Amino acid sequence: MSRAEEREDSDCVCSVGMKFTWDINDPKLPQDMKQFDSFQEWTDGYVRFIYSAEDKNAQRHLSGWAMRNTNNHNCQILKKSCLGVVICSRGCSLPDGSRLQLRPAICDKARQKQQKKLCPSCNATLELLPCRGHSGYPVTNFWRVDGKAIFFQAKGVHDHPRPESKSETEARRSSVKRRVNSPPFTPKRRLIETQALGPALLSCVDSSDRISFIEPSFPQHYPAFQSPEPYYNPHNSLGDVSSGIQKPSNPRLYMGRPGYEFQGYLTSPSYPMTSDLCDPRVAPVLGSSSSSTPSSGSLSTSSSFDPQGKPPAGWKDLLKSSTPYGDNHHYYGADYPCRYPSNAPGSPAALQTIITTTTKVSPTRGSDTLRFITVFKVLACPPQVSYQPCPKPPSGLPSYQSCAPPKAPGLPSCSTLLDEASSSYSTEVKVMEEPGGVIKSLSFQPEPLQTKTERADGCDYRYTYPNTYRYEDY
DNA sequence: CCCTGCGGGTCAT
DNA sequence: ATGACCCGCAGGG
Repeated sequence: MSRAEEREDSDCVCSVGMKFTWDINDPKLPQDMKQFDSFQEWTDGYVRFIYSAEDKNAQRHLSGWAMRNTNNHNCQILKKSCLGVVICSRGCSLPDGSRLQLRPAICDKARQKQQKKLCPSCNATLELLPCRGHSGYPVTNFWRVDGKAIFFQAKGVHDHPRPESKSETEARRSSVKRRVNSPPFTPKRRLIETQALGPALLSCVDSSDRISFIEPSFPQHYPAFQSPEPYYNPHNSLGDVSSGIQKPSNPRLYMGRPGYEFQGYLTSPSYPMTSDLCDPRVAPVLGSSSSSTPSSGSLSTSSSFDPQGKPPAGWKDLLKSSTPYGDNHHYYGADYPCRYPSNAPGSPAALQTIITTTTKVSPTRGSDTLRFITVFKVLACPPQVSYQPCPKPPSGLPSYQSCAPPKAPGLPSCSTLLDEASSSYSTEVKVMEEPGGVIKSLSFQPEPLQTKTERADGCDYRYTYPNTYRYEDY
């Protein structure tokens, strides 16, 4: 135990919040914090963080997920529950192969209004995919201010794709406003944009234009991402990602299945990373947030699920039972799209599994080009030393205390890397349109690009194929 | 118009 | 008692 803690300390792999044993309901929370977690936008799983009271994002109780306020009749603790994600009821693919994943409006009225709108791609109705990641109930987040710290605790594992982040939604909204207020460049564009009030809107805009209006709105939300976090290192699953890329024999191949669930899987790469620590999306921050060469050393870490190398008892069994990969994950369940019924915190789904999926997408019209989409998914985070994936709490302690996997702070936002993702993706698209170039380019991408793939996945493909609609127009 | 937080209230377990 | 959820209100952007 002490050794593990030491290691954690030295490596900073564990979030500050997870280093302490506390519960949001505790009368007394850890005091005299010397270190705070950096803000996490996409928390998932049973995690705890301690933010500085100065942290603007924490002050705003921000989350990438669409969280609405829930009255818990406790003015000390702010409770919020997840609204899920708004998708196309038909599950249609956008021209880029992605799917609509709108951020549900927080306001009830606005949300009802939102659901009356039509899919910008196929004109089908929109559908709210509710979150049921916490024993069938929405994932809940708790916020509590105490002293100089803001304590955050989350319960549940999101069982649905990520919606747009708040900043993305805001950016889109403001861009719509802006465009409505100013004359568009072409009538065609205006037509598309006024129809597409969804995120697909951005797909209609050429990349340079898009970037120009999106970029400014992001930095304010992600101050933490600038900081080089030792947390990112080396216990995350980046190694898995890279190894998955470099060893094409490893990836599991899912051939094109145009069904809903398949599409959902494909485009919900934003899938609940149970732990940001294990989130391959950290890679872009490490390796490609600048044009400099990524530190491959930190990226090519072991693919072991357990950073400490010593899984707790039962861990192996859980791992075993969690294979094959698809069996225990909602997105792979053929029965129901994006859901897996037994996603209890203690279920094998709570274990981290990296899945690399290369998918063949239908050939582009007018050519025999094959399109492949490679998806890396972290299904869940491995427990660490003290973490037991058991729902049963130790005596006297709330269950989430014992079931919370460690998280690392400093989660990068996909939004912050939007430009990057876009550029890498637009390149990719190009390749995909060229016969013969696809497989090679996608299968042997260097690590940073691959991790970008994951990242962009998390972001939504729609943002990364700026010219999709135009392509269609042709 | 929408987000957010608050708080009264109901209902089910 | 607890938790989920509904509703209206108010402040703010």
